[in-house]
Amino acid sequence: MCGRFTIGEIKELITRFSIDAPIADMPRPRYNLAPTQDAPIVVRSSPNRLVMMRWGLVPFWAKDIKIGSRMINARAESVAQRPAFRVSLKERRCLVPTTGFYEWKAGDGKVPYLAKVKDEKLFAMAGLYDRWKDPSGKEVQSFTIITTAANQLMSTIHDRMPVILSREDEERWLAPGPLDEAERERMFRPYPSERMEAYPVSKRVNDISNDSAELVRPLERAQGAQWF
DNA sequence: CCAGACGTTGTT
DNA sequence: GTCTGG
DNA sequence: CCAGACGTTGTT
DNA sequence: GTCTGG
Repeated sequence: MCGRFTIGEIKELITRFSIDAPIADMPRPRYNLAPTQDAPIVVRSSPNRLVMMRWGLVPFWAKDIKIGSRMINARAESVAQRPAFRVSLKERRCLVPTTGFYEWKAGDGKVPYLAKVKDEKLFAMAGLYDRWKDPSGKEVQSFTIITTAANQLMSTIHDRMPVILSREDEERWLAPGPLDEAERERMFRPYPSERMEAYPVSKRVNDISNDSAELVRPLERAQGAQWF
């Protein structure tokens, strides 16, 4: 699955994802971004726009924003059927730009591993978003990350991982209008194992500051952590 | 018909 | 809003 | 996802 | 054990 991630390389975000509209407030890097926090999200808006959204999709019909904390991921296998995601899958797809995501390896405690795409500082996870109005009428935009089966590398850590889109699929994913099932199945396949890397970064994820890149590097081999 | 859920993961 | 369960 | 709380009343 | 907040 995907329960936390990092977003650095903020300057490169704009060119990497062809952001067109001027950015009033450039996002700051986050190295330990958790559910309910705001993340920079790429949506299609002739061509692309960067919007800060809350992690955890709050469906437009929700009565309480709290429902979002249970909607941080959507299974690729069932997303088309789920009432909370169906409409967004057809009409409100987005990219979740990231420099790496965490997965926890069960065993001797739970060790957070940081997974990345080799040779790509920034990559995109497949996301859905929605707009919701709180009781005072204030609009909240929120998103979820689609998950799929783990590839060979990631399955040594956990059995699920986020859907990572190839560069070619990024524009297709953002294009308006529904995608047919064959197209979705192709895009939802686990990203190739050989193009990824993963390493443990800390004993406890909350020891990693959201604001500092300092701790987002591998633990030493001597600590007995597994390397790839 | 109304009422209540609407989600994923891991663990047992 | 829409589906499911009762 | 993890970390941390998990409760009510009355008084200041 | 389970919920809430981040």
